[in-house]
Amino acid sequence: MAKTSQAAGLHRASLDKLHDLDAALELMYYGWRGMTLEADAYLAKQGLSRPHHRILYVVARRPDIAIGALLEVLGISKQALSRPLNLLLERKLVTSKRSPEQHRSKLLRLTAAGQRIEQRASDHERNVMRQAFDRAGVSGAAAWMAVMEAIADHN
Amino acid sequence: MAKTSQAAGLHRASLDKLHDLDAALELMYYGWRGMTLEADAYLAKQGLSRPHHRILYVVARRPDIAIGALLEVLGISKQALSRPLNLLLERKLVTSKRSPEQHRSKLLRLTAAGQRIEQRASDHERNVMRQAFDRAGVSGAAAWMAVMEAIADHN
DNA sequence: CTGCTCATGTCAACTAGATTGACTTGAGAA
DNA sequence: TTCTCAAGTCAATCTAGTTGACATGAGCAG
Repeated sequence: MAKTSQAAGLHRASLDKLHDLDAALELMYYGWRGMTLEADAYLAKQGLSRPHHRILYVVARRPDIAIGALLEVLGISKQALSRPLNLLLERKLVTSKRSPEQHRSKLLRLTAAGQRIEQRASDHERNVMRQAFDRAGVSGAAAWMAVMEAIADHN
Repeated sequence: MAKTSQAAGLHRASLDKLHDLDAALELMYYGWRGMTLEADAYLAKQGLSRPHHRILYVVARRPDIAIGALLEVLGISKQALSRPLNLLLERKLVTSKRSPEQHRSKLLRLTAAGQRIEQRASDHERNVMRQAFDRAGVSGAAAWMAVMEAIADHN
Protein backbone atom coordinates (compact mmCIF):
# COMPACT_ATOMS: atom_id res chain seq x y z
CA MET A 1 0.00 0.00 0.00
CA ALA A 2 2.14 2.89 1.22
CA LYS A 3 0.15 5.60 -0.54
CA THR A 4 -2.87 5.05 1.67
CA SER A 5 -3.61 8.74 1.83
CA GLN A 6 -1.88 9.99 -1.27
CA ALA A 7 -2.23 13.74 -0.98
CA ALA A 8 -1.45 13.66 2.69
CA GLY A 9 -2.67 16.68 4.56
CA LEU A 10 -5.54 16.95 2.15
CA HIS A 11 -8.00 15.51 4.63
CA ARG A 12 -8.43 17.12 8.00
CA ALA A 13 -5.97 15.80 10.50
CA SER A 14 -7.44 14.80 13.82
CA LEU A 15 -5.45 16.45 16.55
CA ASP A 16 -6.14 16.60 20.25
CA LYS A 17 -7.80 19.84 21.26
CA LEU A 18 -5.83 21.65 23.92
CA HIS A 19 -8.24 24.57 24.02
CA ASP A 20 -11.85 25.28 23.48
CA LEU A 21 -11.33 27.18 20.27
CA ASP A 22 -8.75 24.93 18.65
CA ALA A 23 -11.46 23.40 16.48
CA ALA A 24 -12.30 26.86 15.20
CA LEU A 25 -8.67 27.60 14.30
CA GLU A 26 -8.44 24.38 12.36
CA LEU A 27 -11.74 24.99 10.63
CA MET A 28 -10.49 28.35 9.40
CA TYR A 29 -7.43 26.66 7.94
CA TYR A 30 -9.27 23.80 6.30
CA GLY A 31 -12.13 26.05 5.27
CA TRP A 32 -9.87 28.30 3.27
CA ARG A 33 -8.33 25.28 1.64
CA GLY A 34 -11.68 23.67 0.95
CA MET A 35 -12.97 26.78 -0.74
CA THR A 36 -9.93 27.27 -2.97
CA LEU A 37 -9.02 23.69 -3.81
CA GLU A 38 -11.10 23.22 -6.94
CA ALA A 39 -10.56 26.75 -8.15
CA ASP A 40 -6.82 26.33 -7.85
CA ALA A 41 -6.98 23.07 -9.76
CA TYR A 42 -8.96 24.78 -12.52
CA LEU A 43 -6.54 27.70 -12.61
CA ALA A 44 -3.56 25.34 -12.78
CA LYS A 45 -5.12 23.70 -15.84
CA GLN A 46 -5.14 27.16 -17.43
CA GLY A 47 -1.52 27.73 -16.46
CA LEU A 48 -2.58 30.30 -13.89
CA SER A 49 -2.58 30.49 -10.14
CA ARG A 50 -3.99 32.38 -7.17
CA PRO A 51 -2.27 35.72 -7.81
CA HIS A 52 -3.60 35.72 -11.37
CA HIS A 53 -7.06 34.99 -10.06
CA ARG A 54 -6.83 37.82 -7.55
CA ILE A 55 -5.98 40.22 -10.35
CA LEU A 56 -8.78 38.94 -12.56
CA TYR A 57 -11.21 39.07 -9.66
CA VAL A 58 -10.45 42.67 -8.82
CA VAL A 59 -10.32 43.93 -12.40
CA ALA A 60 -13.64 42.24 -13.11
CA ARG A 61 -15.20 44.23 -10.27
CA ARG A 62 -13.43 47.49 -11.03
CA PRO A 63 -13.28 47.86 -14.78
CA ASP A 64 -10.89 50.64 -15.84
CA ILE A 65 -8.97 50.40 -12.61
CA ALA A 66 -5.51 51.98 -12.79
CA ILE A 67 -2.36 50.05 -11.98
CA GLY A 68 -1.73 52.06 -8.84
CA ALA A 69 -5.23 51.45 -7.50
CA LEU A 70 -4.89 47.75 -8.25
CA LEU A 71 -1.67 47.67 -6.26
CA GLU A 72 -3.48 49.29 -3.35
CA VAL A 73 -6.30 46.78 -3.43
CA LEU A 74 -4.01 43.79 -3.73
CA GLY A 75 -1.57 45.09 -1.16
CA ILE A 76 1.56 44.01 -3.03
CA SER A 77 4.49 45.82 -4.64
CA LYS A 78 4.48 46.81 -8.28
CA GLN A 79 7.37 44.43 -8.87
CA ALA A 80 5.30 41.58 -7.48
CA LEU A 81 2.36 42.58 -9.65
CA SER A 82 4.28 42.87 -12.87
CA ARG A 83 4.94 39.19 -13.53
CA PRO A 84 1.40 37.86 -13.21
CA LEU A 85 -0.13 40.95 -14.79
CA ASN A 86 2.18 40.80 -17.79
CA LEU A 87 1.25 37.19 -18.29
CA LEU A 88 -2.44 38.12 -18.28
CA LEU A 89 -1.73 40.89 -20.80
CA GLU A 90 0.29 38.59 -23.05
CA ARG A 91 -2.50 36.04 -22.95
CA LYS A 92 -4.97 38.79 -23.74
CA LEU A 93 -7.06 38.08 -20.67
CA VAL A 94 -6.58 41.69 -19.62
CA THR A 95 -6.19 44.81 -21.75
CA SER A 96 -4.65 48.11 -20.79
CA LYS A 97 -5.13 51.48 -22.38
CA ARG A 98 -4.14 54.94 -21.30
CA SER A 99 -7.11 57.04 -20.38
CA PRO A 100 -8.01 59.98 -22.62
CA GLU A 101 -7.75 62.70 -20.00
CA GLN A 102 -5.56 61.19 -17.25
CA HIS A 103 -2.97 60.08 -19.73
CA ARG A 104 -0.57 59.26 -16.95
CA SER A 105 -2.48 56.25 -15.68
CA LYS A 106 -3.25 53.04 -17.45
CA LEU A 107 -6.69 51.52 -17.26
CA LEU A 108 -7.19 47.77 -17.02
CA ARG A 109 -10.11 45.72 -18.25
CA LEU A 110 -10.87 42.06 -18.72
CA THR A 111 -11.29 40.74 -22.22
CA ALA A 112 -14.09 38.31 -22.95
CA ALA A 113 -11.64 35.45 -22.43
CA GLY A 114 -10.49 36.99 -19.16
CA GLN A 115 -14.06 37.31 -17.98
CA ARG A 116 -14.72 33.69 -18.81
CA ILE A 117 -11.76 32.44 -16.80
CA GLU A 118 -12.44 34.75 -13.88
CA GLN A 119 -16.02 33.61 -13.77
CA ARG A 120 -15.22 29.93 -13.94
CA ALA A 121 -12.56 30.12 -11.27
CA SER A 122 -14.77 32.14 -8.95
CA ASP A 123 -17.67 29.81 -9.71
CA HIS A 124 -15.74 26.94 -8.20
CA GLU A 125 -15.37 28.91 -5.01
CA ARG A 126 -18.95 30.15 -5.01
CA ASN A 127 -20.22 26.63 -5.52
CA VAL A 128 -18.45 25.47 -2.40
CA MET A 129 -19.97 28.35 -0.49
CA ARG A 130 -23.40 27.77 -1.95
CA GLN A 131 -23.47 24.14 -0.93
CA ALA A 132 -22.38 24.99 2.59
CA PHE A 133 -24.95 27.78 2.86
CA ASP A 134 -27.68 25.55 1.51
CA ARG A 135 -27.06 23.08 4.28
CA ALA A 136 -26.90 25.78 6.92
CA GLY A 137 -30.02 27.61 5.81
CA VAL A 138 -30.51 31.34 5.49
CA SER A 139 -30.00 32.09 9.16
CA GLY A 140 -26.88 29.91 9.34
CA ALA A 141 -25.42 31.70 6.34
CA ALA A 142 -26.15 35.06 7.89
CA ALA A 143 -24.52 34.00 11.13
CA TRP A 144 -21.44 32.83 9.23
CA MET A 145 -21.18 36.18 7.50
CA ALA A 146 -21.55 38.05 10.77
CA VAL A 147 -18.82 36.03 12.45
CA MET A 148 -16.50 36.40 9.48
CA GLU A 149 -17.03 40.14 9.43
CA ALA A 150 -16.11 40.38 13.08
CA ILE A 151 -12.96 38.37 12.42
CA ALA A 152 -12.02 40.30 9.28
CA ASP A 153 -12.55 43.65 10.96
CA HIS A 154 -10.85 42.67 14.18
CA ASN A 155 -8.85 45.82 15.02
CA MET B 1 0.51 62.79 2.64
CA ALA B 2 1.04 59.92 0.17
CA LYS B 3 1.08 57.12 2.77
CA THR B 4 -2.59 57.59 3.57
CA SER B 5 -3.15 53.86 3.87
CA GLN B 6 0.35 52.65 4.54
CA ALA B 7 -0.12 48.93 4.57
CA ALA B 8 -2.38 49.05 1.55
CA GLY B 9 -4.57 46.03 1.20
CA LEU B 10 -4.73 45.74 4.95
CA HIS B 11 -8.24 47.10 5.10
CA ARG B 12 -10.99 45.40 3.18
CA ALA B 13 -11.24 46.73 -0.33
CA SER B 14 -14.73 47.63 -1.44
CA LEU B 15 -15.38 46.00 -4.76
CA ASP B 16 -18.59 45.79 -6.71
CA LYS B 17 -20.34 42.49 -6.21
CA LEU B 18 -20.95 40.72 -9.49
CA HIS B 19 -22.55 37.74 -7.80
CA ASP B 20 -24.55 36.91 -4.76
CA LEU B 21 -21.77 35.08 -3.02
CA ASP B 22 -18.91 37.42 -3.82
CA ALA B 23 -19.16 38.90 -0.33
CA ALA B 24 -18.69 35.42 1.11
CA LEU B 25 -15.56 34.81 -0.98
CA GLU B 26 -14.05 38.05 0.19
CA LEU B 27 -14.96 37.36 3.80
CA MET B 28 -13.13 34.07 3.65
CA TYR B 29 -10.04 35.86 2.39
CA TYR B 30 -10.15 38.69 4.89
CA GLY B 31 -11.25 36.37 7.66
CA TRP B 32 -8.19 34.22 7.30
CA ARG B 33 -6.03 37.31 7.30
CA GLY B 34 -7.82 38.82 10.27
CA MET B 35 -7.34 35.68 12.31
CA THR B 36 -3.64 35.31 11.56
CA LEU B 37 -2.50 38.93 11.48
CA GLU B 38 -1.58 39.37 15.14
CA ALA B 39 -0.24 35.87 15.50
CA ASP B 40 2.04 36.40 12.52
CA ALA B 41 3.26 39.68 13.97
CA TYR B 42 4.04 37.94 17.26
CA LEU B 43 5.81 35.10 15.47
CA ALA B 44 7.84 37.53 13.40
CA LYS B 45 9.05 39.18 16.61
CA GLN B 46 10.31 35.74 17.65
CA GLY B 47 12.02 35.26 14.30
CA LEU B 48 9.46 32.62 13.35
CA SER B 49 6.67 32.38 10.84
CA ARG B 50 3.58 30.43 9.88
CA PRO B 51 5.30 27.15 8.98
CA HIS B 52 7.06 27.14 12.35
CA HIS B 53 3.75 27.77 14.06
CA ARG B 54 2.13 24.93 12.17
CA ILE B 55 4.83 22.57 13.37
CA LEU B 56 4.56 23.80 16.95
CA TYR B 57 0.79 23.57 16.83
CA VAL B 58 0.77 19.98 15.64
CA VAL B 59 3.56 18.76 17.93
CA ALA B 60 1.80 20.38 20.90
CA ARG B 61 -1.27 18.30 20.14
CA ARG B 62 0.57 15.11 19.27
CA PRO B 63 3.46 14.79 21.66
CA ASP B 64 5.92 12.08 20.55
CA ILE B 65 4.79 12.34 16.97
CA ALA B 66 7.29 10.86 14.50
CA ILE B 67 8.72 12.87 11.63
CA GLY B 68 6.86 10.83 9.05
CA ALA B 69 3.53 11.34 10.78
CA LEU B 70 4.20 15.05 11.07
CA LEU B 71 4.84 15.19 7.34
CA GLU B 72 1.52 13.51 6.73
CA VAL B 73 -0.37 15.92 8.92
CA LEU B 74 1.29 18.98 7.45
CA GLY B 75 1.05 17.70 3.90
CA ILE B 76 4.49 18.89 2.84
CA SER B 77 7.69 17.20 1.69
CA LYS B 78 10.44 16.27 4.11
CA GLN B 79 12.74 18.74 2.40
CA ALA B 80 10.23 21.48 3.05
CA LEU B 81 9.92 20.45 6.67
CA SER B 82 13.62 20.24 7.38
CA ARG B 83 14.46 23.95 7.41
CA PRO B 84 11.82 25.16 9.83
CA LEU B 85 12.05 22.05 11.98
CA ASN B 86 15.82 22.31 12.25
CA LEU B 87 15.47 25.90 13.34
CA LEU B 88 13.04 24.86 16.06
CA LEU B 89 15.45 22.15 17.17
CA GLU B 90 18.41 24.54 17.21
CA ARG B 91 16.42 27.00 19.26
CA LYS B 92 15.42 24.20 21.60
CA LEU B 93 11.73 24.81 21.10
CA VAL B 94 11.37 21.20 20.01
CA THR B 95 13.30 18.12 21.10
CA SER B 96 13.69 14.86 19.24
CA LYS B 97 14.64 11.51 20.65
CA ARG B 98 14.61 8.09 19.17
CA SER B 99 12.01 5.90 20.70
CA PRO B 100 13.17 2.98 22.85
CA GLU B 101 11.47 0.21 20.90
CA GLN B 102 10.87 1.73 17.45
CA HIS B 103 14.41 2.97 17.19
CA ARG B 104 13.92 3.84 13.53
CA SER B 105 11.59 6.72 14.14
CA LYS B 106 12.29 9.94 15.93
CA LEU B 107 9.80 11.36 18.36
CA LEU B 108 9.19 15.08 18.62
CA ARG B 109 8.11 17.05 21.64
CA LEU B 110 7.85 20.69 22.58
CA THR B 111 10.15 22.06 25.25
CA ALA B 112 8.73 24.41 27.85
CA ALA B 113 9.91 27.34 25.72
CA GLY B 114 8.29 25.79 22.66
CA GLN B 115 5.04 25.33 24.52
CA ARG B 116 5.09 28.96 25.61
CA ILE B 117 5.55 30.26 22.09
CA GLU B 118 2.99 27.90 20.62
CA GLN B 119 0.48 28.94 23.22
CA ARG B 120 1.04 32.65 22.78
CA ALA B 121 0.84 32.50 19.01
CA SER B 122 -2.30 30.39 19.09
CA ASP B 123 -3.75 32.64 21.78
CA HIS B 124 -3.65 35.55 19.36
CA GLU B 125 -5.72 33.54 16.93
CA ARG B 126 -8.08 32.21 19.58
CA ASN B 127 -8.66 35.71 20.91
CA VAL B 128 -9.81 36.87 17.51
CA MET B 129 -12.17 33.93 17.31
CA ARG B 130 -13.41 34.41 20.85
CA GLN B 131 -14.33 38.04 20.27
CA ALA B 132 -16.17 37.18 17.09
CA PHE B 133 -18.02 34.30 18.76
CA ASP B 134 -18.92 36.48 21.72
CA ARG B 135 -20.63 38.93 19.43
CA ALA B 136 -22.38 36.20 17.51
CA GLY B 137 -23.62 34.30 20.54
CA VAL B 138 -23.61 30.55 21.07
CA SER B 139 -25.96 29.77 18.22
CA GLY B 140 -24.06 32.03 15.83
CA ALA B 141 -20.80 30.34 16.74
CA ALA B 142 -22.34 26.94 16.20
CA ALA B 143 -23.68 28.01 12.83
CA TRP B 144 -20.24 29.29 11.84
CA MET B 145 -18.69 25.96 12.75
CA ALA B 146 -21.31 24.04 10.80
CA VAL B 147 -20.77 26.12 7.68
CA MET B 148 -17.00 25.85 7.95
CA GLU B 149 -17.22 22.09 8.34
CA ALA B 150 -19.29 21.85 5.21
CA ILE B 151 -16.74 23.96 3.34
CA ALA B 152 -13.74 22.09 4.71
CA ASP B 153 -15.24 18.71 3.94
CA HIS B 154 -16.54 19.69 0.52
CA ASN B 155 -15.86 16.55 -1.55
C1' DC C 1 11.37 76.28 -22.03
C1' DT C 2 12.82 74.34 -17.58
C1' DG C 3 12.24 71.70 -14.14
C1' DC C 4 9.27 68.98 -10.72
C1' DT C 5 6.02 65.38 -9.76
C1' DC C 6 3.37 61.45 -10.77
C1' DA C 7 2.30 56.78 -12.75
C1' DT C 8 4.42 53.32 -14.65
C1' DG C 9 8.04 50.12 -15.86
C1' DT C 10 12.24 47.57 -15.32
C1' DC C 11 16.70 45.64 -13.53
C1' DA C 12 18.91 43.38 -9.88
C1' DA C 13 19.51 40.99 -5.68
C1' DC C 14 17.38 38.78 -2.10
C1' DT C 15 14.11 35.87 0.99
C1' DA C 16 10.78 32.31 2.14
C1' DG C 17 8.39 28.36 1.24
C1' DA C 18 7.67 25.03 -1.46
C1' DT C 19 8.76 21.19 -5.18
C1' DT C 20 11.23 16.75 -7.42
C1' DG C 21 15.01 13.61 -7.82
C1' DA C 22 18.99 11.24 -6.21
C1' DC C 23 21.54 9.54 -2.80
C1' DT C 24 23.25 8.33 2.22
C1' DT C 25 22.89 6.48 6.79
C1' DG C 26 21.54 3.65 10.44
C1' DA C 27 18.44 0.23 12.43
C1' DG C 28 15.39 -3.83 12.07
C1' DA C 29 13.68 -7.73 9.92
C1' DA C 30 13.83 -11.72 6.66
C1' DT D 1 23.67 -10.92 4.64
C1' DT D 2 20.56 -8.50 2.29
C1' DC D 3 16.40 -5.92 2.12
C1' DT D 4 13.40 -2.35 3.80
C1' DC D 5 12.15 1.57 6.35
C1' DA D 6 12.70 6.25 8.59
C1' DA D 7 15.22 9.88 8.39
C1' DG D 8 18.58 13.21 6.49
C1' DT D 9 20.91 15.69 2.94
C1' DC D 10 22.41 17.75 -1.60
C1' DA D 11 21.15 19.99 -5.66
C1' DA D 12 18.32 22.24 -8.82
C1' DT D 13 14.07 24.44 -9.67
C1' DC D 14 9.69 27.15 -8.97
C1' DT D 15 6.50 30.70 -7.15
C1' DA D 16 5.50 34.66 -4.79
C1' DG D 17 6.89 37.97 -2.69
C1' DT D 18 10.42 41.83 -0.87
C1' DT D 19 13.66 46.37 -1.24
C1' DG D 20 16.42 49.52 -3.77
C1' DA D 21 17.75 52.03 -7.76
C1' DC D 22 16.87 53.94 -11.83
C1' DA D 23 14.40 55.10 -16.54
C1' DT D 24 10.63 57.00 -19.17
C1' DG D 25 7.04 59.84 -20.49
C1' DA D 26 3.21 63.04 -19.39
C1' DG D 27 1.30 66.95 -17.08
C1' DC D 28 1.97 71.01 -14.41
C1' DA D 29 4.16 75.27 -12.33
C1' DG D 30 7.16 78.62 -12.90
